[in-house]
Amino acid sequence: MQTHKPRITLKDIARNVGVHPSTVSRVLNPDTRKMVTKRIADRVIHASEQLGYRPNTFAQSLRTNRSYTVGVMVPDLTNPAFGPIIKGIDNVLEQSGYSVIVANTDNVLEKEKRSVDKFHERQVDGLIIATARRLDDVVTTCLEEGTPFVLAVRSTIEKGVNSVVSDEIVGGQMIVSHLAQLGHKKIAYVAGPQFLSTGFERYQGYLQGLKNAGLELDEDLVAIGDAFTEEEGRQAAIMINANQKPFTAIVAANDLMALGCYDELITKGLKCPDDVSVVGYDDMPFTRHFNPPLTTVHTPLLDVGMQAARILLERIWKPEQPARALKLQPHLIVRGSTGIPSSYSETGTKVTN
Amino acid sequence: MQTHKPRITLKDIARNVGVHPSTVSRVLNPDTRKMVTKRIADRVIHASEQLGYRPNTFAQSLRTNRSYTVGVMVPDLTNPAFGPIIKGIDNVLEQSGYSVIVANTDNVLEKEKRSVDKFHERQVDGLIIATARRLDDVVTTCLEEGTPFVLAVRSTIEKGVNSVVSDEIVGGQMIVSHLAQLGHKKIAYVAGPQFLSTGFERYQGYLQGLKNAGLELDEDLVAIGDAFTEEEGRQAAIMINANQKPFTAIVAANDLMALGCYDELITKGLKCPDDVSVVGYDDMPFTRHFNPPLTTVHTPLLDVGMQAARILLERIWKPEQPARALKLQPHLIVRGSTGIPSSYSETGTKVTN
DNA sequence: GACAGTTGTGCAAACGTTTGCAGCCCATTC
DNA sequence: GAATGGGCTGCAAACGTTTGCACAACTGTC
Repeated sequence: MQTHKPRITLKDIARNVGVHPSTVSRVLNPDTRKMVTKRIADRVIHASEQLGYRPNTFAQSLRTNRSYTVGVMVPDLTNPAFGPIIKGIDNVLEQSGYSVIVANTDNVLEKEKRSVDKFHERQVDGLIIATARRLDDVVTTCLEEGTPFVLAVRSTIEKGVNSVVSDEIVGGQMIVSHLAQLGHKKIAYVAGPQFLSTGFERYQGYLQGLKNAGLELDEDLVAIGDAFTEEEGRQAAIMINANQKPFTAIVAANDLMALGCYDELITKGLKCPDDVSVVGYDDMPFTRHFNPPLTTVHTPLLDVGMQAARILLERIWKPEQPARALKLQPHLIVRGSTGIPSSYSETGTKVTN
Repeated sequence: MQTHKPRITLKDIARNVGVHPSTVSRVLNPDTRKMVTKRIADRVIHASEQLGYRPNTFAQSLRTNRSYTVGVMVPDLTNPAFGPIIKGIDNVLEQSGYSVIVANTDNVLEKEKRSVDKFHERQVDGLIIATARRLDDVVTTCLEEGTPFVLAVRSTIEKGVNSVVSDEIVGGQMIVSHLAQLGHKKIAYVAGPQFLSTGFERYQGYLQGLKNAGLELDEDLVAIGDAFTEEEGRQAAIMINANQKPFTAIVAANDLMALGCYDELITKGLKCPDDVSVVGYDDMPFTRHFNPPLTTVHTPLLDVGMQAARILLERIWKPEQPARALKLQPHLIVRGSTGIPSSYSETGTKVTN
């Protein structure tokens, strides 16, 4: 019963049709099909279909050194931001016959190294890295080894690497500008890890935004979290609260951290946005269903994935090309978590959103 | 510059140490290492490390017919439910040296077939399928071909296949029981696709739950959606509303559909849970942040992934074993979206529906 | 009708492993 | 001291492709 049907090989088809295996190979490979007579080609194709031929990719790859395989490294599959990215990647790669191997690194360096080793071992044709730190060993080794790769979402400080990111600085500015326009002057910031480009640049955007609005930075209103998580967001919010300085808005480095801020506001008995406005970043799925619906910056995650995949394919096909650093434009999505600052609303102007 | 460093092979090590490649192979393979003298083995290992040897997996796979690769098919990576599953899978598989190849099928049969073909071509050692319909061609062919595989989350009607699912029927019952206990008598149901085990069994659970509670089914309070999406949930809720029958609670087949119900309630000016209680299913990430926080059934998604991977490994190692159908126990998580029915809370019985 | 040129096919090597088999050497035993 | 045996290592084939090269056959030209 358990008899796996014996694999059909080129030889089998060749025998069946009465030609040499190499001829069969030529027929089955689109690039070389024209080399062989139509009549024979047809018979080969017919036979291959009838026998249910499936090329042995190992043999192919062994011979050609191309695996038609791409490695994707993400920090945390639980974070709903990465689903769309992988989906985007898969969409474009599978159309070109590539398969994607994913690795979840849990944000731990050790695992990243292991994964990238594994990828090399499997001779992936390229890598998409969504785990990069601003200074990243893994990335520099990839650069040295000459593996085609592109960074997604997170970039590094070194130049000359392919990357697809959202313009975080602009995003950060947009948020502050939005809040300033509403009349906020004391704007707190819950920063993400500064060793990640996203964490760092969003914070830079915030700083720049303050400057643009003619507001000055109060360091007591800034706290830095060690990870882009709800819990770290909550801790940061707690720290800011502990400084006892008044503020009317709080900008979080991503949506998860914003949720952490929500939690802290609730435990302090503060209403959002009536007492404090909150802004997130990423526009994860379902942010509009949060309580209140979260004002955030939309990062085109699916696009990031798709573009990263496209650039990777370009590099795989012609590796000599200079690196491309693509910056996608984010846009602000105003929802219910931001409003006119409480200092106004308490003067009688009752604002609800 | 662009010179990819030449790949180190067994031959290189052999030459370096002064032994035959086969000896090197034996040393580097844990199972056969004991065959060779310690002294030589040490020298081989040393040389291999120094030269930075990486086995060529294609050659290995070609020779041994094992790819140490597993294919995972999911319907929609955008759905945050699947992140944790894949993470669970990856976690256990990578520990055993397996890599996971993912394919996103967008719920379209055509793509599923293509993916599974691709997987076969790549000679994955096994498959984890999270896209199964109750009647599923793809699954039956896999069964015939003898590929080790296990279904995750969704099962089929046929027996004798490995699967890891949550006990949907029990889950469905728990929901109704919870609502009945609160005093609800008119409980609407927004069903998921009936060709999916999840959609079907949750509905069966609902029916059973009604029976248990001594309530009778009103078909006008049931609508079936074509997909587990927010939009389909909303449409179903609209249809139920259109029937003009009063109800005090609405059970959705998953969290996304529940969100669709939220939307419809809002447009009708109904408050949840004051006017209508809503229950979801799955306990996706962040459901507790919804407005109101969603009462739902927790499905242990990470566990599902991990167990599926474990069972798959078992089957890969000893394929003769009888199939295992693992049912994980769900549990109800009561949050803010369910409460005492409006007919009670408002003694004036101000029900609009 | 011989020659050059073109077109189509076969041959065989190579990709880097793994593994059954053969054989060598050394130690143990009588 | 010879025979037996066991422990190590080398040999070579095989896994299924791809591809440069050789060669056969055919086309067209003078």
